[in-house]
Amino acid sequence: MTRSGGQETRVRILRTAAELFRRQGYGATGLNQILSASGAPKGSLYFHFPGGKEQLAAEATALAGRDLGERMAAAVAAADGPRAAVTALGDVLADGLAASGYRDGCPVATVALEQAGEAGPIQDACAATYEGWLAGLREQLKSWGAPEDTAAELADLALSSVQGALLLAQVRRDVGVLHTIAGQVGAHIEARLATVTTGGAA
Amino acid sequence: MTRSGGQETRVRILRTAAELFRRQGYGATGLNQILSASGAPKGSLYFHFPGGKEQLAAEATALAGRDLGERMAAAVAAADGPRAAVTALGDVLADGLAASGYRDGCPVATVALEQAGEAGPIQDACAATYEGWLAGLREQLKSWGAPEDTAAELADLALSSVQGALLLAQVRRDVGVLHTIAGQVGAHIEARLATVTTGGAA
DNA sequence: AATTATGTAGACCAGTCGGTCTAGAGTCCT
DNA sequence: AGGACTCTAGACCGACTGGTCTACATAATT
Repeated sequence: MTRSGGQETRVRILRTAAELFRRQGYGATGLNQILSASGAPKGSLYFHFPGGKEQLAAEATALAGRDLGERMAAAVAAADGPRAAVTALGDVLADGLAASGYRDGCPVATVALEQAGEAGPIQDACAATYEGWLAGLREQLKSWGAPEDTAAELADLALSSVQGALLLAQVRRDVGVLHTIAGQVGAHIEARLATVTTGGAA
Repeated sequence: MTRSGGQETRVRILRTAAELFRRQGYGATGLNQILSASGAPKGSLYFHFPGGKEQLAAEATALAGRDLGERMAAAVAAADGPRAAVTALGDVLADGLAASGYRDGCPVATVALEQAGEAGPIQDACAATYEGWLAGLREQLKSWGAPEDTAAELADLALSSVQGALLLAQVRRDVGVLHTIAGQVGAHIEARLATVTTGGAA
């Protein structure tokens, strides 16, 4: 490739930044660390991200969120029902966590918590990422017969519980929780879905 | 009081630090900010916490965790069953979150995620805090008839789901999730406990 | 060939970081 | 009274922070 050398650098910076932000958070990660880890000079960073650290974090978080979101969506889509779906969700997260030596948890949570107080592009990117994940889950649940508002409740439940279990697994350095929680929540969702699709409330 | 003026300063620093770490994380919170917010000079900080920022964060996180833990334990103990207990748990967190303008989420999670990669006193304090909360939950569940390992599973489920919902609520700036998740998980736990105490599996 | 856009490269800046150090105020013991 | 101990007070340090700026290489356009 002759042209587009620049975009490669841009993406390399983005991926490096995403990894570091995910592992250390926004405040604890310095621009110089990102630069030396990605091999890019400072000039390139500010050429590609004139908005500085904030823009970089917002884009990096969004990118990492999209990546993981796709992997989760694929795992869920391949499942034959809610129970298998939630279990698969837990597996994706557990595998990534264990494979990274318990360093790679949720690519959004660390930054999201730090930024929860402030308003700004980073917070927006975090909120949008979660919303995207939830939208995917809701669609799946609806395809399995869940009505609109039930799907929303159950998607929230699935994401919340798996997200919390991921946090606990990371702190404990043991992925066990992720599997047991996913199993329980999957069973609960399947049971509730069965009720709704056969007999059904309002 | 004539003496013990020193311990007051120590605690004031600790509480200020806990609040800032909780809202901004470890890396993003500077010693100078803690100092100016608490009104203490730097000399006092290093007299009371010779281990520096790390020791301060470990103690502050432990203290804040103990405080919230006590409030959660009281709410759970006042409940007449698992369902009411988990709902009360969600209420405690939702109230604190909303009352602080969505700034005060979990006093442990923000720091825990930043430090998940490293080993050290901070990580230890976070792990110990969660473990303490879980121990309390397990005892309650056992008092309602749950066998040892079921209690452990259900305590993990309750904490994980509520913790995840808290994160989601904070990002969304809406405590709704906390209530719906707590309701669903409480119902699930109550149902499973009823099964175990009457008929029972292995 | 000259010009313009795209990007790389890193020196440089003021400000802040966590941490150390010395000076001294206040209190207690002897 | 005098010394010891506890704790406050903040000046000071080197290292590092995010951010700006100029110089330059390369490649497409004219």
